[in-house]
Amino acid sequence: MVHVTLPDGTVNEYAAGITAGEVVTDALGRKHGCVAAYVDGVECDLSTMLHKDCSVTGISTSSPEGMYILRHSAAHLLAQAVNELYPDAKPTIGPPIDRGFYYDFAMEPISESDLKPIQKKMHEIARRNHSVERVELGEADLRDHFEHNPYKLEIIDDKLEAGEGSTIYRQGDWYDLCLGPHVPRTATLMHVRLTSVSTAYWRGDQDREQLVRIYGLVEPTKEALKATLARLEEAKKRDHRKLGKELRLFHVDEEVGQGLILWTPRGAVIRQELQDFISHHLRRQGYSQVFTPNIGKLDLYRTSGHFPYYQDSQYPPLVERDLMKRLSDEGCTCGELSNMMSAGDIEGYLLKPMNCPHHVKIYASQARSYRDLPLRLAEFGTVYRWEQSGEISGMTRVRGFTQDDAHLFVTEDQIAQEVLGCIELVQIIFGTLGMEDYRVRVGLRDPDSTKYVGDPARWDKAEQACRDAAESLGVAWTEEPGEAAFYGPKIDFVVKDVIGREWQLGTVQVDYNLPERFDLTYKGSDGEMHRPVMIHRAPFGSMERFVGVLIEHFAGMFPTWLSPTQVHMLTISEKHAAYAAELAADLREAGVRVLVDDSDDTIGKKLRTHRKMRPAYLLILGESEVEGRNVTYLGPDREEHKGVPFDDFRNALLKEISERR
RNA sequence: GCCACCGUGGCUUAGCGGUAUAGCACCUCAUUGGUAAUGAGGAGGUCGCGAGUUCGAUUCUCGCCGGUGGCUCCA
Repeated sequence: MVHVTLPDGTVNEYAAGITAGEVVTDALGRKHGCVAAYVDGVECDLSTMLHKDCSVTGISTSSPEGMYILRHSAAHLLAQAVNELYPDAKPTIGPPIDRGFYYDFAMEPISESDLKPIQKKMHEIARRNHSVERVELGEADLRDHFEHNPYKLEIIDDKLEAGEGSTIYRQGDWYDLCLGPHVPRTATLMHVRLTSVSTAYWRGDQDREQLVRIYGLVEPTKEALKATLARLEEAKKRDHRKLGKELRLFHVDEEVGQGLILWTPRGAVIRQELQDFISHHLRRQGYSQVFTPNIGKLDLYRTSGHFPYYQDSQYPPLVERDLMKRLSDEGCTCGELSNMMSAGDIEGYLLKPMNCPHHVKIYASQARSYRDLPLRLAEFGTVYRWEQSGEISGMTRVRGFTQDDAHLFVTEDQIAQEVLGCIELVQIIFGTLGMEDYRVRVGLRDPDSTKYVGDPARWDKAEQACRDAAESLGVAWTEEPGEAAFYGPKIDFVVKDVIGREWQLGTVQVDYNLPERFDLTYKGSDGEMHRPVMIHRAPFGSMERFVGVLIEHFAGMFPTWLSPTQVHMLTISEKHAAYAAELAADLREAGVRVLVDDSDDTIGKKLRTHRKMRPAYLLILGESEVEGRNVTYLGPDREEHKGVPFDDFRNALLKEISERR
């Protein structure tokens, strides 16, 4: 007999050897929806037999853990299907992920159109309803099972070295190396959908084999799968690349260059509003505005360390025409030229990859005393980075972008307070825009690495300042050792886009390195020369990326103050055009962005057209409005308000805008 | 950068070895219309670029450019 403690605290007595599944069924009934169970807190198969007293809790697909198990099992189903259709394909790894599952195979490349038959095969295997059995094997036996699969053998080597269990899971005549747990039968996996095929490197190593990766979704029920697919469709509509085109917010032109954003008038409004908004807070916090050029001499970036260390991710340098010609006449090869540039034998200019060296030079342009500090230099500085071509995407990953950058030159003692001030800015931005779904990452140094510059004691202090600042936010944050820049710790703000990809937006970084490299000093109250510390910070991060994420956050429906055209006036007929023009002039005088449509389309047509542009307010002006000197409008919620006195509308609108709502 | 797929007027898109659909947008005319498409007419494309195969290429092949999904990278 065994005594089993259930989640509600009751203790039941069963015959020894009863399975966890049977206990769960006994406790919750036959339709318990559980895919596995915790036995004494450890995830186990439902088929696990219980031989001693323990606690048992079912794991259902309503929990993240349950979904992970379902997805993991679906990955196995996928691998079995692929193996039945492509006997030579070698399964490698196939884990569950937040959005479903994938499995990597060593096989001939396949295309999207090959997914259908694979999916069909998966359904077929699911319907066969194989039981999924856990089998423990000895080492030799284990190797025999995977003798034709070098990838699995490599995993086995690692596992045995790490002392991990050597189990396989078998369904029908197919089996896979796996720790489990898994769903008990393949019929549980009926509701799968393969979504895409892609590639990945074996073990994420660019120098190793390229594998075929197949992605899929799985849900416990048909309805859930339908809902998930619908949600994905919905998300696609928010994609900033799609909306950016529809709403005419930005344009990327093949002929201008990959990853170079052209801000069209409507998008430029949003960016300008955001910049004005943050500028207001910069003045309040005592920042000084500066302007610096888009290029700088190579030597500057040799001193800063950006060149040649980050040469691969920069646009190639600009070299003087005469010099190029002379070198060319001398038969200098590209390789030689590159080497000479790296060695410092050739002078040239670089499109700036960062704003800091320029700001450093402003600091160094005059003697500084402790009374000058903190010195806060701010600039919307455009920087250029040669991102890998396959990485470029919409506005979120680009080759030229404008940082709402600033560099704070501070004394050691001022770090904590200034970091706090930077954090406050980020908080104001996220608060104003209602962005709540972000995570905070505090990047600390890896204690085992030697790549970091600066005194460990100062690092400790700066890391503590970052932790304290993050703590002051009142939101969840994580420490990530090894994620610090080589020159100092940092705080990053990360948000997700509609397809679940994470993007770093705001950042605050403490830097001991650049002041050292440029030999920056200030005279202290003690009359001695001291080294300032720099803080790099960009609350938006990059204007391009931020606006890209913002488009998706608002699904194109911006709050009134950001709306590219805040008020669209639609006339019923041309008889009302003069009234519309009069109101438009009045609102424009007050700084409101107004668009008047007095074309001869019908009002139904105009509404249809203008709704699509998602302005904050749609005004309908006809006979009754002209007579009553009022307006009828659809507000941001698209509720209709009839016959509102114009002044009331105007005042409420201006208030809303000034309050940045 | 790597792999797969994709590239037809401003946008969405049909099609195919014989120089090409349709809708929206645009222009003109009529219509003066009250809440998600008024009607009629018109203009607009060297089918991403270059080469090859062919009597003939938008269609087939190769290269390049660009996009999408991933991987790798991200000071």
